[in-house]
Amino acid sequence: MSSETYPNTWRFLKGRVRDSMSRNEKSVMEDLVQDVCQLGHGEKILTRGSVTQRSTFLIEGFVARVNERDGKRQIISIHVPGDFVDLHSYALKKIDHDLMTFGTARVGYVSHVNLDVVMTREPKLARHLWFASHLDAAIHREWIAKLQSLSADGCLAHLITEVHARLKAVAAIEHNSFAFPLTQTELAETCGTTPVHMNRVVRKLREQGLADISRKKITILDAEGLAALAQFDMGYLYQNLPEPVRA
Amino acid sequence: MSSETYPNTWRFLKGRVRDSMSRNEKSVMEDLVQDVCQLGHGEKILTRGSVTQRSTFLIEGFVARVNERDGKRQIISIHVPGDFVDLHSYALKKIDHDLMTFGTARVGYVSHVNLDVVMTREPKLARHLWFASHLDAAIHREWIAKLQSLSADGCLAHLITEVHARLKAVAAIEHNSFAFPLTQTELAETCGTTPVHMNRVVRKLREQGLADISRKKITILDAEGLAALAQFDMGYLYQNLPEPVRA
DNA sequence: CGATACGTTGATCCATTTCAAGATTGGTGG
DNA sequence: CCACCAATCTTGAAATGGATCAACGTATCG
Repeated sequence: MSSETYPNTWRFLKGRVRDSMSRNEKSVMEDLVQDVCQLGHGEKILTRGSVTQRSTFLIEGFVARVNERDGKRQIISIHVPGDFVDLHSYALKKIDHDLMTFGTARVGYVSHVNLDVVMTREPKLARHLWFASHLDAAIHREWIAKLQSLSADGCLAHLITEVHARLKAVAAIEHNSFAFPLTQTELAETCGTTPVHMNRVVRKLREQGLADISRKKITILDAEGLAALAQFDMGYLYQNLPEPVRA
Repeated sequence: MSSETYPNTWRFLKGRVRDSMSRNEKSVMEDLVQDVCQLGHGEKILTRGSVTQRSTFLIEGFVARVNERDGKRQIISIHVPGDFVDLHSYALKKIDHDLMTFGTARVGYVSHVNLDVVMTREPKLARHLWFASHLDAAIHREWIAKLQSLSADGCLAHLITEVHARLKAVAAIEHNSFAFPLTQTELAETCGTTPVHMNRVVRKLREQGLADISRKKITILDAEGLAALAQFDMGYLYQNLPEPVRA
């Protein structure tokens, strides 16, 4: 699980799969990730409707799923290092949204042909990948619940708290401060509000001593207060499970 | 694919998997669904946090994923016949929300042990199941986009249009009218608004000649108008793909 | 040093919430 | 079959969060 042995996938292994994978499965996983490359800020990895023969694995940085229709842009979900960003393109082929980097990012690609091999020869690893896509859906569901029930400040608090928790789980963060290269306008596009209102919400969180967002960096000032505002209950991230092991 | 040969799973086969499954795979699928039973309205199938050794397959009726925390209830997603309602519990084990029936429903159960067997011996079928859970996530994403960008009437229009499209895809509907056993309060819980406001939105749709919701039955009066209000683009349902076939 | 993206602020308007009350419906027992 | 109850639906009025429009301040970078 060290970053030397598994330079590309160690965060995935750490964040999700823990210790239940064999050494062999871990190295199969590491070998799946190919064509590693460095991307700049705001680069589009895929666009809506495009057909692809490989899935994108995020090694470092942030990638978001973005909807762009008739001029308006929405950010549907945000990915942290160690995430498969579009694993669903394996089964779905077409992709239903754009994929773009926020800040510089390092990604690798997993060819669908190789995933076929995993499906037939490595059922346990396949199940771990399935776990990852189910976790993705669970994160979507939680976000639906928050968009339904919370106002903009609660949504922003949730976003901050969730990203922080996910970064921590993959050891991509140490303290209560982390780089997060979204502008206020993009935060608004994530929370389903307007840039103007998001500006006020950001200020409110700062004034209340909960969190400070400035220069594309988030500093958590009061984690408990934030979690309370977001009604955050991290069960849906499935991080403390002993791990989905089957006999 | 007939309802005689595959009495439990034919809607699943029709709606999602089409013709790319072998006769053998189809009957393996049919045999997976066991302990079929009829449930009454408002029955809870599972509750948040419970650990389960089997997943629920919806044969007839509606089941929703429901969040109930400190008195407030939210409806996260709605399932139609032919859906796996909690396939994610296979990989995740614990479930992050409640599952309850709306109206009477017939469900069957798929044991996780048997899914293990599918994973090892039927990789193609496993891939089809994975497809189903990815589709689920795509539906979540679309709902996120709608909650972010549309007001309550647009959300309701989307809900109606999506459910209609999904029911049509599994041949559970013929005309522009279908039973949908949610009260206005429950529609509000789905769209993230209040019962009072939902009442006004329902009336508005009726007055505009778009749709009529009464006595737990939805009649679509102007499908195009509804779709326009919802900015509906059914690509995310992946219904017209030739099918995810791999060489 | 000017261009351009980003952040900030004020004023007004509208969708939605909230509180409160009344009408309708469906189901149940007498 | 009617009376009654509980759930559901409906309506009004007042309060509010957020959208919108418009302007101005402030980084940042070639």
